Amino acid sequence: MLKLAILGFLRDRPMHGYELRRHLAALTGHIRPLSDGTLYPAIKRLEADGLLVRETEPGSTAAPRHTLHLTPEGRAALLERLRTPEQLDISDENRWFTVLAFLRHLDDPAAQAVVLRRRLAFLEEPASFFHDEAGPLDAERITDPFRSGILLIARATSRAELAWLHDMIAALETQGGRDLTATGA
Amino acid sequence: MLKLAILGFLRDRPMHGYELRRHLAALTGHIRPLSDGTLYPAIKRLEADGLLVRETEPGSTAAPRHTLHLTPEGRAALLERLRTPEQLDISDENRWFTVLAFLRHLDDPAAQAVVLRRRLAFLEEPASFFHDEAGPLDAERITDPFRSGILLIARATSRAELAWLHDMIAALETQGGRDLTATGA
DNA sequence: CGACGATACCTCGATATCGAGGTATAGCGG
DNA sequence: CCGCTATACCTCGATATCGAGGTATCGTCG
Repeated sequence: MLKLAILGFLRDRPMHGYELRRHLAALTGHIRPLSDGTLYPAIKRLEADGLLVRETEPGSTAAPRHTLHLTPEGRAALLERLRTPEQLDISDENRWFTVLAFLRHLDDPAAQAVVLRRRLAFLEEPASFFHDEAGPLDAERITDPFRSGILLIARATSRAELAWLHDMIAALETQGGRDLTATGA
Repeated sequence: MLKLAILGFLRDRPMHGYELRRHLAALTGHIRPLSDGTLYPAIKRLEADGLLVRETEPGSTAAPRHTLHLTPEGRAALLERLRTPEQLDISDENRWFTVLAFLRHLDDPAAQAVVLRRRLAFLEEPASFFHDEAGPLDAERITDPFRSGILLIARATSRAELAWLHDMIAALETQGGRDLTATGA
């Protein structure tokens, strides 16, 4: 997920690690803060895999300041990841939001619609949040107010997302990606 | 989070690993599947910390079948974790739901309200999902339809959860925890 | 009675992340 | 010019998780 976010941000424009760090913090930092010890090794992994290169600019500001650029392989890896996300990217909301945040880079409305349809399919399958010996518990049989709260919140999210997904998929498939800003508002 | 969930389920009643696995799968498995290689080492860690003991029942069914029981230390650890969750348990929705799923074990409405208030405070602080060079971007300035979708969904969740939290906290603080099942429905 | 699936448990290597520490420089206020 | 903060990068040990593999038993269907 970190890998996806790094590739996604660098697709917009080259930047150095510290700037990347600020962008990542703005994306998911309030939910899950990111430490240096996670970011810099991740950058090194991507560099070792040939997905990005660093260009040292000595005279700019303080420290050596390596500006990070995506390679063609890096751009290809981003597109591939966006086109065929793993199941965890679909089911886990944090990861899914990261996919969504960069899905515009997948410059093909049909391919974007395919990804949204996968999320749609996941949300539409009956999710069993709790169960006892008799099997899954639906909301009505749950007496614990905290657990019924979970279901209440999960359903509200689900409703909002399903509505948005339906609109968005329709726009992508019929209009070919034009006039999209109006659908979500 | 796994630790919390294991302690929470064993608080209800003793069970063996495989049963625990099914309960965990029902709780968060559709979002994030749990592998054996995660569960059994986690059980061993809890056993090593003295939070649970296993009692081998040889004659029951197939394999040795260790029934897991919480120790008094385990019950204390669960209560402590529920009473003072770490910040990640508050901010990350997956973790927060796990806290909620077992918060009833914290058998004190005032303490439960304190935990809910922490989540309330987190949701009420202005979350900046994206930003550019000029600073955080509010929803109106975002042109990417996928990103505005993220904000749309996040706001719907937030609204539903805020409403529920306000009701629930009020019920816990004024009624002392009685008549709670009516508030969330 | 033999194959098969479900139950039940376990190990181990690879990987990702965390958190705490460190090293610099630039710029600014006092 | 001293201290402070922000910028910018890095290492390293500890830990948690994943995934793929293994072992054994029980019940049942044919």
